[in-house]
Amino acid sequence: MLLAQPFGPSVIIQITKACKVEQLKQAIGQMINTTPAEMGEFLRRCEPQTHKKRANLSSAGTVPNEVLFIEQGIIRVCLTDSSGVEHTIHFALENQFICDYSAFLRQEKSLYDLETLEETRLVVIPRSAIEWGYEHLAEGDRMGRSIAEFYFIYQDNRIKNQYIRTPKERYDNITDVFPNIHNRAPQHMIASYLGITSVHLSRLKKESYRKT
Amino acid sequence: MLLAQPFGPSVIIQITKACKVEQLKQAIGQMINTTPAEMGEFLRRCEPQTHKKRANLSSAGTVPNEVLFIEQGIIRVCLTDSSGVEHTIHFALENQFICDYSAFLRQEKSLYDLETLEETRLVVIPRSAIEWGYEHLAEGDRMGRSIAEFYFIYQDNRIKNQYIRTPKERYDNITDVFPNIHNRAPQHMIASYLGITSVHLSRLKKESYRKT
DNA sequence: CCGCAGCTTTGCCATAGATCAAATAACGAC
DNA sequence: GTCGTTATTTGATCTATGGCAAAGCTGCGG
Repeated sequence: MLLAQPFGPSVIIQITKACKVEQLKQAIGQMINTTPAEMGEFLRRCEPQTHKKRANLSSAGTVPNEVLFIEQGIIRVCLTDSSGVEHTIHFALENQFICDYSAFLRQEKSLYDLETLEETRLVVIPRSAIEWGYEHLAEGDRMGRSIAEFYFIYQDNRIKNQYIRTPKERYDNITDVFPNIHNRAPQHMIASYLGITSVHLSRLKKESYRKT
Repeated sequence: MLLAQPFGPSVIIQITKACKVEQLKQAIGQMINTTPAEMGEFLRRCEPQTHKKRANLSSAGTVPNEVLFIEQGIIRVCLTDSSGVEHTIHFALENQFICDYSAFLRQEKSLYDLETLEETRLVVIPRSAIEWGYEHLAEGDRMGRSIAEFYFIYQDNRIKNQYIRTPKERYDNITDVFPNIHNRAPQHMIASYLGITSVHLSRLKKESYRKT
């Protein structure tokens, strides 16, 4: 139906490209108002990619120069401590943006590794596209603000939970934040996210069904 | 020296007002470019206040409709759990913005209490001023983005530390984030911020100087 | 300067969670 | 399907931290 409109050839090309990143387009459309030209120009600077399961997308020690938008799949963010233990810090799901945003903003080396847990279709948004957006999209900064605010709220919630909930309570409510995570991530990663060992989580679960 | 410029009477009034909130003005000036008119209009919508030590600035259960900017003093943010225990979630220092920003954005009831630990001079920035800023400051959204990004980085850092550092290590480095906090907040609040009891912190400190 | 209220320290014991090790169980590559 | 790898469960300790209680400290209001 998009093609029903009287566009010239160059616009057609843009649309073809945009269709590949339909979900990102919608996500942006929900945050801000753009003209079709703006949207096309922005999306043209992004690149859709598909990665297989357990693929490494970004490694600690490198400066992140792109933000990823997940169309289908799941990515885990993980941090390795000085003893070599990996801590799963975050899971990123469909229609979410992900990267070490802190390092991205500061243009410093990331401490995080990003890795797919399933075959994942995503859109790479390079720093240049983001900078272009801030300069040329009428509401570019507003979009950046929305995204930063969204993740601020998420983090605030995490921090709150850390103070007032036990690991067990956090486990029981994890699907509020990561729906269906139990079928998409192995237990030891979930345990790690919760800040406990997989051994301990196993015991917590056991206690739980013993009581019921 | 500001007054040396050839301003008319109405501008003088704005400047007089602005002088009361000189620090906020500078903070904004460091984030974005504004015309003097914009800046004056914005600051005119803000109100400087002074509160004495241990004053309650905002209570859990109310919808926050203002952001505070601290010119001089210190505020602690605290969260009361279902057993009535108070957890100190955050300290806000000079030249920082503070409020339950998550609740502010969502326009929901806050879970946090805000209270001064010293006599505190601050500027109240009402929601209406912020909305005005997003509509009328050329770089309003950019400022909002900067602020959200700044606190995102702060939170990211906290979360990281929670995974890879022990409470003791976090204690030893707390002045990185809150310089001079040892002279400004009682130990039990610091312990609470770190997620341990004041009793335990006392023992950690003891161990520490026993080893040296 | 006194006295009380709120901190901080200390001691003793309880508990949550970690670590190590071994036994199963589930999963993926061929 | 089989085999090797990787997860999960279970058991036996060990450690960090919490809870309670009492004993010093400290600082502020009269």
